[in-house]
Amino acid sequence: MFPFRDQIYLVVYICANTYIMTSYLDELNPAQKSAVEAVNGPVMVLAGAGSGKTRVLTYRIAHLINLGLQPFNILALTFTNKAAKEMKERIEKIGGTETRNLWMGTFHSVFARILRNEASTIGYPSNFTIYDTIDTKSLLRSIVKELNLDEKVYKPGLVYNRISAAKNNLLSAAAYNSDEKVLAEDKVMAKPRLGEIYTRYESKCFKSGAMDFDDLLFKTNVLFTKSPETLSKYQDIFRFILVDEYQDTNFAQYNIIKKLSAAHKNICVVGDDAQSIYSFRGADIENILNFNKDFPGAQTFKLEQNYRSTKNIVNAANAIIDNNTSQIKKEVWTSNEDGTKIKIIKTRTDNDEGKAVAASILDLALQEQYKHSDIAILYRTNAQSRAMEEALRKNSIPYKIHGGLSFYQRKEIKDLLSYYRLIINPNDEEALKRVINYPARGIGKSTLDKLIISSNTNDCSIWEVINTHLSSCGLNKGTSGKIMVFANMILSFQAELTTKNAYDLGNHVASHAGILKELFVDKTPEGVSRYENIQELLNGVKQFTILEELSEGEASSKTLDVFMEDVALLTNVDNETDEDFDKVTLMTIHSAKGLEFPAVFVVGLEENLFPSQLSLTNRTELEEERRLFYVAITRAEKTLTISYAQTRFKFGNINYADPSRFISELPRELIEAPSSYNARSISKPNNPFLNQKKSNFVSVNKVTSLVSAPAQTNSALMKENALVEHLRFGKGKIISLDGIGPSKKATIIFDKHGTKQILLKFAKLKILS
DNA sequence: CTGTCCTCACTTTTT
DNA sequence: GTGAGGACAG
Repeated sequence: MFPFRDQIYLVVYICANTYIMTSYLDELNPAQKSAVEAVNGPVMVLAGAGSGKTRVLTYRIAHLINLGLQPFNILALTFTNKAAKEMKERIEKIGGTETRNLWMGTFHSVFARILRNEASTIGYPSNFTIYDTIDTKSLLRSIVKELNLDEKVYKPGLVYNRISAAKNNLLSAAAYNSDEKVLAEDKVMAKPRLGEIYTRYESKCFKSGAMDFDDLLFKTNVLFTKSPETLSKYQDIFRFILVDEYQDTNFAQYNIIKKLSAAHKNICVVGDDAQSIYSFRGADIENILNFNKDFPGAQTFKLEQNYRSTKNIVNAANAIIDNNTSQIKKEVWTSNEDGTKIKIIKTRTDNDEGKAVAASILDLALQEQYKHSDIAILYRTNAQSRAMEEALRKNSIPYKIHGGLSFYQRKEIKDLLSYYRLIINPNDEEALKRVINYPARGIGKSTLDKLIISSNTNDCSIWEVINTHLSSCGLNKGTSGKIMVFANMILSFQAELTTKNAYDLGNHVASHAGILKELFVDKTPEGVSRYENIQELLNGVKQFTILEELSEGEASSKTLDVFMEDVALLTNVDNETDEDFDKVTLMTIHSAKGLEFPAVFVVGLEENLFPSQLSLTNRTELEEERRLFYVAITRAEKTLTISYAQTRFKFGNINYADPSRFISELPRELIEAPSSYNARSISKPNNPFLNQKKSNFVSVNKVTSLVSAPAQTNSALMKENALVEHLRFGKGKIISLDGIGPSKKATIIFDKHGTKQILLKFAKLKILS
């Protein structure tokens, strides 16, 4: 029986929609259809790569709505914003279904929303700040300093991981410090004061009205544990719960899901244990392996037909994953054609690898008529993108990069956003520390230290110190005055939070705080780019303001605090524009999960890189790397190319590398005879088109090098006693040269600026004699 | 307090 | 090869 209250309405509704219902259900295969129609009770869908996992989720949601369920009674959780967005679009496509009121989003964004609604229950302000990784690490660093601990022992990243792991296992600071086992672990690691740091970190976050990423899950659990009424309220709202990528859930997420679904038990999880690649973030593959035990009476559906890839690719993927011992057996198969064999490219250096990939892309575009947007280059680490980018640029191949340093993590963006944060939540200590002296206004480090000491002794935020304890900080009159000017400026911004719309206030802050001027004056390329980034952010605020005005028509919803609500949860992917169509995609394999491309290049298949060096010590981590490789190759629809280099630059040094063990795990019969690529002499001379293209390719290279050469200093012409002119320091004489290659330095006596050491690689020196 | 130069750590992967 | 934090001089 359907658990809907209004049964009569439901029946009528079904009859009226018979046509629609049959039409969309007919688009599913038998396994998918049963997974969609099994509406009640716990359901697990084990979906092999490319087997229509998203299809099942979206059709299931559409189906629920067609059955008469209100969209706001459905909770659908994903891991990335991208997945959530795609799902929304696809549901709308199926039946023009109203999706606006669906509770659909990432774990973090949905729980942030709930936490804002219920913040007071756990003593937080509803406008709490969300600390990103940069804020968190910076706070941890200052705590380590305050405790007079060695920063080399208590590295922020390491401390962060430890605290993050604790929160993902629902261990509060208090619980951490009374857990003998955990404390013993810390002692063994020679870091016995981690618990103390955690305690301090927790209380500082609380005083600042801030939550980090992990808190969004952790505090949601606290909320539901502390207030059964709140839990029951949300249990009642979320009558149907769907979870994407269930194999990647951690303990905190698992607990929330379990609690929320306890009343109605309508929980549907979709996942593939073979694609579990987030254990470093606390994901526990046991969650999917134990679903049937955790949720009694669960039905399981297996989707094993792959619609995405050729037989060769599917078979290669199966062969790879077969090397793992812990997995749920599945028979992924496809009725697609065999397709071309997998290509393997071997090159001498990482730069050659980039060139080889670029050359192959030109081939693909020419022979197979692939569009650029059909092609993706996937790599293990973000650092690998550089060689690829360079080669693509030189060949005029348009590309877009996902990931790397997010737009919102750039210094200038964080600076401006910190002003916004401070306006909304002046207790936000990380924001305050960032901007109290930016642009420089004479409030330096020692002053800030005094404020921090006072905030510790008075057990309050720095903002409260400024407002109530400033006189007892031992500052001189001038400095106090400067602080008051700053505080009054923030107050004046605050006063306009409700009267101005987001764009007007945002713009006002940018110019009034002096940021725009500061960056405008800087005419270096970096400075110009920073200025442009600020303008872009302001454009974003403007768009938000206009959109909100159009859709809401009320003055309440377009203010800056609304804009700021989930900025911390946004990534680059979210501000992708239409200009990005028809470009080659570059991204890490992790961020490629859930995507598919006709042609895929997986690069950097070298031992110690992929599999990563850090994974080689134990079996489970190596298996995760292998699953990652599985994810990589199953992104490909038609052609798959794998490449590796014999040498690779790492930290400015050349490293030799062996081919990845994963290459030898690929069945021989699925691989094209291996070809090696030599950047100087290009093989395969038979195709006239290729020759033509390649001669272009070479000449393009030449042109670029001609263009770029004069901009750099010709270090061969640099000799002792030579007279030179520097862009900034003017004329001077070289008195000595040392170092080799990129680290070659010249000691120069300048007429007006004295003796300087100049790195030839960067200096723009003109030779006068 | 400010600006500049130097050192050093950074490389898994994301919200 | 880079960016951020620290040391140091003005």
